[in-house]
Amino acid sequence: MKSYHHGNLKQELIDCACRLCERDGYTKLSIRSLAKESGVSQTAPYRHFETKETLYASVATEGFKKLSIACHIDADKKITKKHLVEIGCNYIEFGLKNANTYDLMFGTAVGNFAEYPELLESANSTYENMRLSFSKLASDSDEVIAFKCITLWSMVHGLVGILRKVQVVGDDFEEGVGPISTASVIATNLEDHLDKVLTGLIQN
Amino acid sequence: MKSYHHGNLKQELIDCACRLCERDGYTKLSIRSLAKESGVSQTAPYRHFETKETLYASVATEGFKKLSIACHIDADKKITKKHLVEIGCNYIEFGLKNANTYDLMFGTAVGNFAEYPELLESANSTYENMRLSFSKLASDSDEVIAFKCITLWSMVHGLVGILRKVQVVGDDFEEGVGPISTASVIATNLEDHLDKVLTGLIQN
DNA sequence: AATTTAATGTTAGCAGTGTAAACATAATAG
DNA sequence: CTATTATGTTTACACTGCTAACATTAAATT
Repeated sequence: MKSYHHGNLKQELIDCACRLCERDGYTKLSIRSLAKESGVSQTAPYRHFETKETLYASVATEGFKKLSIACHIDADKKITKKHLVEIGCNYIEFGLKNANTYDLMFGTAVGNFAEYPELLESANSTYENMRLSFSKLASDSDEVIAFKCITLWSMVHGLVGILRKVQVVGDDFEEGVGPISTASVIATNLEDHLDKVLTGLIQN
Repeated sequence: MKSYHHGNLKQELIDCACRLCERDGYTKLSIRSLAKESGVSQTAPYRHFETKETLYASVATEGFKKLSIACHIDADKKITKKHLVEIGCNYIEFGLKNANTYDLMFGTAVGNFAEYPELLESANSTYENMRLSFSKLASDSDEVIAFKCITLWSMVHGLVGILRKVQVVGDDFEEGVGPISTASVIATNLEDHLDKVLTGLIQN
């Protein structure tokens, strides 16, 4: 005999949404199916999420938390370029392995992060973590550190996008010339690649 | 007095879809509203587009054609790094100015390009154009050229994504340290930025 | 030129969606 | 103990992608 009140519906909906979003992509997720999955009426979720975008925001928030963890490296002392390469690799790995969630985090499904304080905070703290790692690398000014941070971020973000996209573009090119074979070379030598690309940005 | 047959419906639907997708984002586009806009019955578009994804593919195809044009530089002789910076800048400018269309081109709305020959071709020729520009830069092997090409592409693609996203992330950081102020510095000095980042990749 | 066929349009309808309104129940605060 | 608030349900609306059955016209075949 189950009670009228669920007890833990909000968290269960978020967990379930995270799972389904990652499995099928967020576009396939419906509030109704989500409700059914939790054995609750079609409109019950609206007691916890004003709109579908609010639910998306929760899933994206979880995503940024996981990304933060994936990109975290513990190094109290000075860190080296190698550490940054590691961060970059972890970032890319996360983006490729959690592609659907990544879409929700960086796409336009959630329009304005400022409307969702938790999302804003988790996204900002992901950035802040990366920035701190950079600040330990060299004695740059804050501005330079932030600059390098955004640059690394855009590099790995771009690689996630292109590596994914290229798998979907047919490769009717000569051997070694097309995007797919090239991308797969990069993908299988991510560390080397990031190291090379970061060189223009960093010294040691 | 209008005739039973429209005469030019397919092209009109594509044009209209391109306009609406760019204006409101592709998620806001419905086949029904599109039909109404063209003064035709709700299901008429299905005579020209099997599914909504097929329509998306057409819009994306137009997008790649425009991107190709935007990134085209005419230089028969050897081109320099400056030219590549120019290509990159044009690419980024296109991505930022046609953000919604760009989403359609690089997002997951169209799953498998191979199902849409025209889309595949327009996407591949965008790549091929860029690759040709690189091949004029230096006497690298085809593999190295393709590698540099994918690398530039991922850089500019990443910048488009991050520059856009950052505008949406609130900036509760100290002056000059947060992502927004940093990104805006990069955005307003795109040429310098690309030049610097490309240096690790290219000599002259 | 007449007739068949294919292309392109319409109408009606299904199953699914986000979400609002009105109501029911249970947990909590006074 | 009672009033309020949080959380659930039912019903309903307007919208969506898409299918099936039918209508009209253009193009191909004889």
